[in-house]
Amino acid sequence: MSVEQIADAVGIKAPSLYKHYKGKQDIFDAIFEETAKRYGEFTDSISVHLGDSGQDLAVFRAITADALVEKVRSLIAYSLHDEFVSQFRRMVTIEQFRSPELSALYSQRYVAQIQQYHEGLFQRMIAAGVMRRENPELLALMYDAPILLLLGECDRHPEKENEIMDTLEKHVRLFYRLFHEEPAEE
Amino acid sequence: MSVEQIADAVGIKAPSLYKHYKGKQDIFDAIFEETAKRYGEFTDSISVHLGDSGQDLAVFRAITADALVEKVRSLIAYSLHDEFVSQFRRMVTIEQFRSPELSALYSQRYVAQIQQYHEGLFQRMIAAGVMRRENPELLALMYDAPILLLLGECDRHPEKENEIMDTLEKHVRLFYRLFHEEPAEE
DNA sequence: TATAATGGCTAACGGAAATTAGCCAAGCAA
DNA sequence: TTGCTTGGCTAATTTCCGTTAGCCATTATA
Repeated sequence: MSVEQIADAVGIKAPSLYKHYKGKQDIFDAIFEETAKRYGEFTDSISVHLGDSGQDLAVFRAITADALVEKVRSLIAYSLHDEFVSQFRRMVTIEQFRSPELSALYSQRYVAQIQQYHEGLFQRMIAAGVMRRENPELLALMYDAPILLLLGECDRHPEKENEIMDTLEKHVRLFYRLFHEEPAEE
Repeated sequence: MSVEQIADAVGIKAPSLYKHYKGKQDIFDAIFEETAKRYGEFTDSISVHLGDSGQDLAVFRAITADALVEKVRSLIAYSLHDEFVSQFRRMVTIEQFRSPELSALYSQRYVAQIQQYHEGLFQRMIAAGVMRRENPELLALMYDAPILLLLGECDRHPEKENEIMDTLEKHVRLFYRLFHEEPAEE
């Protein structure tokens, strides 16, 4: 994307942009920061807060397949349809091999973060007696990797979104059926 | 990458390249074809041929966790260490949003192909009575997505390869343990 | 041996894109 | 009112890069 295209999109001429930004890199940096902020706010908003220790296990006992499906659907819908977030993800995907910083950003934001969250979640569900005792890290990997892969498919083929979302839902339900256990009676 | 950089890498000057190729696009196409060929040869070489119908189920009864681990290890090792294949994958990753053709190429080669293979494999293992009767498409997704995700991690962080390979092995073994069943006696 | 093809080189061209120079109108402050 | 800052504009500059032109040595071929 050229500086002129950016300028057109804002409705001014390219050289005028230089009254607001030092150069193309500076524009990039500004978008980068803004988007990082927005994304962080969103992920915070949909995360169940995982308490420090195991006091509140009732919350985890109440998790249903429908709840998981709902959460995944909203995450994907937001990731796909928010203009900023969606384009930013593509950009990072494209630029991920450019520098160690961008590699780290990609891994951190699109892999590690979501995975750590689910690792914690499953760990607590295991502690609460509603999930099979398997390595939570591997469970999170098995749960998240398909989600991320299907998200990528939606990025490449938006017209298949419905079909992909169906597969996604089936995946979540299969996962739930495989690993969820009814809580033992107290 | 500029034409001059390509020329440098070969040890000649940029204009000399035009004695061998019509232009930059032509160089791209040549790399493309060559790599497609190599990759195809390799994947053929490690694939168990899945016969048309179910005559040969003994092969599928004999599949062990070790065999799966071995197959995955060799696939990943090849994908990472073959100069051509590795760089080509990065290129397609970067260019995947440029055109419908490249989107389709990425999805086809790095998602659908490997997944169809495992879908067929698991289907036959189910038919052979050595795998739980679950939707083979979802099984393939659960099996492959983590592999592909971890491959991406290796691309971004080659220094973590060993650690990632360990996780990968654990994943394969967990999958095997979860879904593999001993064959019923005849 | 004559000559044609091959594949290297330098120099130069042409276009695209980022950036700078410098002008000017509008709004605000002294 | 006067003058300064802001933010737009056009025109020009610079840089990079793909590509072409045209020269020359080597090698294979008739």
